[in-house]
Amino acid sequence: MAALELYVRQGFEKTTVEEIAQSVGLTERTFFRHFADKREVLFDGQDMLQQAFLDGVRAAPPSASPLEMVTAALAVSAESFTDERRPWSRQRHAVITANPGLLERELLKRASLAAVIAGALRARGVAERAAVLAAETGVTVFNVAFSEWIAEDEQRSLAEVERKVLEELKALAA
Amino acid sequence: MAALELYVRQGFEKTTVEEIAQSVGLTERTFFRHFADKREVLFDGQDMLQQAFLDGVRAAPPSASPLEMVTAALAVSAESFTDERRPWSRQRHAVITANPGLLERELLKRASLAAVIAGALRARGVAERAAVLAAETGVTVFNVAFSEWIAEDEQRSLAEVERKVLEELKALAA
DNA sequence: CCGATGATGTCAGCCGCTGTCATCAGCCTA
DNA sequence: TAGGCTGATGACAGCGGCTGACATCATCGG
Repeated sequence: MAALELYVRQGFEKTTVEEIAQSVGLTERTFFRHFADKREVLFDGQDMLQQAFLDGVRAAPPSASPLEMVTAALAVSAESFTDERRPWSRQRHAVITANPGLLERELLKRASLAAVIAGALRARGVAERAAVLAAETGVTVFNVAFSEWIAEDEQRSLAEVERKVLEELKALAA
Repeated sequence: MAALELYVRQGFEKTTVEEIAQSVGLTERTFFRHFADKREVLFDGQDMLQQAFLDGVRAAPPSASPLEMVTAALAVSAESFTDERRPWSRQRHAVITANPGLLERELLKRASLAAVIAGALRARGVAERAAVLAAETGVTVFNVAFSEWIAEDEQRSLAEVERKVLEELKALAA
């Protein structure tokens, strides 16, 4: 999206919606017909990510424990984070962490992701509280792994990092 | 705060900052000198909560594991959530969950709480990733426990609920 | 009694966001 | 092919959150 370039170049707050719209030959009003607000431009792929998690949960074997279902979901979702995508993810992440408003939006997306996962777990027979805890834990693992994955010197795939993080979390809880 | 009453009565979005200000005999401009924005009014006690968590971490015995330190922090912070405060917490929570913008702010507060806790853990010698995971897990436990605690028919104290939730989370990770 | 300091009021203005109505392109159908 | 339907865009007005700049006023130590 062209908006990201502007956010990178001159910062999120100093970029006007009119600027973004004009940079793609449209009107401010039209921008707001495509995106709910100025922040939402950066969160377009959210549905795809959510769907990947859902697919992962549904594809887990019937015998899987809640955490194993979440682990499967993590693995599936990690596939879309290819190596070529890493620089873009890094840039986007930098913009988001530089602005509290964008950070808020990201946290909301993650929370709704967790809620959706919890729903999928419940649909597979997991009890309410266990579903919420497992989903929330899964998102935490994803967050931590993602932060490491976009580091400049990181070589491992997201899936690999996720496995390490999950392992450490289990050790912590033991 | 008088703002909460207005938010409850007529909803957050339909309440104007000027209304809030006038309801306490002040000007809109003065409101913005006391609070960064319209949402911030509902998050005044945040520093106190954060401090309680910090005290808890620091008071944990030197031999404690990261998760034990966090457990200690949960216990200390739970003290301030007395039974008389429960109805107010419930009302506030209802307003927040009814509005995405307020929910975003709450999530940001929780994230910054987790970051602060992670910092305290690091200060006590916990490794970076373990500190983040333990802190994040602690906040998750707090969230889940808090949600249960404000339920209408709930009798247990927040500390009791927290213990149950933590126990279940450990079982999940096993 | 005076001057410094801090809290509040006033005013102007930017920008995010919305409702409303007009316009226009593509496309289906008689 | 004419006519009408639909969906996307533009144009405009307006609200409300938020900020900067300056004025006013109370309080309080000297």
